Amino acid sequence: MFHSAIESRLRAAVSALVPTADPATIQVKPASEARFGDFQSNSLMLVAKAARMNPRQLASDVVARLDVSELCEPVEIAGPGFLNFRLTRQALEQWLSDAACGKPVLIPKAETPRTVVLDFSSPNVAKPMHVGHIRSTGIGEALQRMWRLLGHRVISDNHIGDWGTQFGKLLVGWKELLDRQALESDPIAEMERLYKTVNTQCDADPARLEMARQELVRLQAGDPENLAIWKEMIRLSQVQFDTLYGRMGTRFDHTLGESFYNAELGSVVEALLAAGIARLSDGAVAVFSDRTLSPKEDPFLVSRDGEWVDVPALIRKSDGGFNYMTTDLATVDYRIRTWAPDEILYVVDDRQSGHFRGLFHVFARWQPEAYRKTQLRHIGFGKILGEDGKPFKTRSGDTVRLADLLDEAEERALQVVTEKRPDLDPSERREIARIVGLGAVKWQDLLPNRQSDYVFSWDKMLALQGNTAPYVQYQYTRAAKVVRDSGAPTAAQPIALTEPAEIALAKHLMNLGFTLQAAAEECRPNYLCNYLHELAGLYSSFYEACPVLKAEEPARSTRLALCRLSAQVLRLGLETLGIEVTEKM
RNA sequence: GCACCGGUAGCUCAAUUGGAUAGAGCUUCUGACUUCGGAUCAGAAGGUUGCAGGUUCAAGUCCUGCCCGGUGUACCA
Repeated sequence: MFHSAIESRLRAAVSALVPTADPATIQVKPASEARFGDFQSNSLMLVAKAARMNPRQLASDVVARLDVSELCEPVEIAGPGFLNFRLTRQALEQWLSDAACGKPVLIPKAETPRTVVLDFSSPNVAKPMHVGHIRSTGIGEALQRMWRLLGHRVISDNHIGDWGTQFGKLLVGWKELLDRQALESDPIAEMERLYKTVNTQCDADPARLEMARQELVRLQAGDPENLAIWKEMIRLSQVQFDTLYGRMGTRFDHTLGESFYNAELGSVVEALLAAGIARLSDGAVAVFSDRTLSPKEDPFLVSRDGEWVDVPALIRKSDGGFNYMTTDLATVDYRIRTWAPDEILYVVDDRQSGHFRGLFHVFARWQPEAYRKTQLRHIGFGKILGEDGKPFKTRSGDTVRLADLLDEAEERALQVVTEKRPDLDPSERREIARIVGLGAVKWQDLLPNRQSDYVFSWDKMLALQGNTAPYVQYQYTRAAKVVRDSGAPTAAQPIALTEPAEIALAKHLMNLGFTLQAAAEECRPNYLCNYLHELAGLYSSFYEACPVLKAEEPARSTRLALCRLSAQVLRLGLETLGIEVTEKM
């Protein structure tokens, strides 16, 4: 990796001259524009500022000590103190040659691998998975794959909603209103119907609500009948989860739902009470502000009528039940004790950012030592909107089920494939449609900055040109086809880059590692999407401008190496995003 | 009321978190082609980054104040 090689030498040169400089601030990254070379660093301006030096002077002193001559042309100092690095042709050709014959120069393995617990997807038992789960599941899966690719240890845990007040209502419904036949044919729909029916009754009738509460209490007390029904509901739900995760290509190392922590909840509350962190309030147990933060930053204070009033986190309700703050605290505690992770990441809707701020804050007070060792991060994301700018719904106003959405994506893709490739047989077309349809959905979801809302559009995501999965997948098939047709083995071949399109493609291929690191570090799969779309475009331009199989040597070998590597990186990149490729489309 | 997240080309979105002349795609217009699979490529047009100040070598990004939109605001998760 050139950028890290240059970076470490730059660090050495700077610290020799300015011992006080923080090495972490000295960074090299791909140049923002080709005319500035291939890599740039703006760090000297920061160092100079901190040390009250003249940045241009510092730059020329550093450059005098910096030997990168076997990699780069002479280093250029630009503007107020930018360093511009331009790779030599030989260095680039050597890299391409190494990469093309399979040397590990594409992806930098982490020097100090970290253990990361990844909490994502988290659907509820007895409810259908819906569009909302695409984001958490897709982003979570992409993160899982990116971190693993970089050599980190990832523990993915699906924290399903299998415990809680909804089961009181579900139990009432199950015992009184269950339609066995309906349960047989579509268990999720039937359980949803039960819940909705009883929920409506409870709104109108307090006696009904009390009945639901009684059933919940019995369940929590271990009543055999209620436990058996509860387990059956989980089993039926797990079938749904497995089917959908199978289609989405998602895997979890663990599925430790809320119920897993049930036995710990009481002691969590006791511990917080004993430590003086929680106290009784209106019959509930609550954690109040400790006034160590300014009111504006304090998650447990809110301003009403000009006064800061307490909004505590509840960890035990006045009826003795626990809520999700309690469960989440027990979960953090368990994960840290069990896996000793460096980080725990929660891939959850941005609307819960307040909850996580509170959670992390309470945990910090409860276990300050563990909190210092483990970074807790909420990886939030925005909503999916319909073309009217409102939350994405079906025409009748219901939430869109994930299964229906995936079906429709495949169906729409099939129409396109049938139109484009009538020559293929139906089963082949269906398989291509599956790969393209699911890829399109995932790409659309991963492409925007995860924090912003995005508008769901069938037409745009399945469009054949533009920043879409089909476009990138198609460029893969073209590259892979050339490699197949060449019949050439993966042996070392002479490399001689001459054409601008070849050079631009080679340089972009080189930046995969940097992009992956940035995407993983900031939990932004969209960096990888944009990188791949750019790569697909550069490949296509190259393919247009430079004949491969018809070319004379050494251009033929060079271009073949570029095709091979482009195919490899496109495939690897897409698969890292959880998107499959196909050889024909 | 308060807090959080947004406001960038006609449209949908980026901008590697303070870097150099704000980039893509769509749309529109112009061009290439009996192709190593055209689901292609080349080019053009499109901007006072919501408004007004401030910080510094440098601001879409940070600070202050406004204006819009969304979300959240103790016994649901």
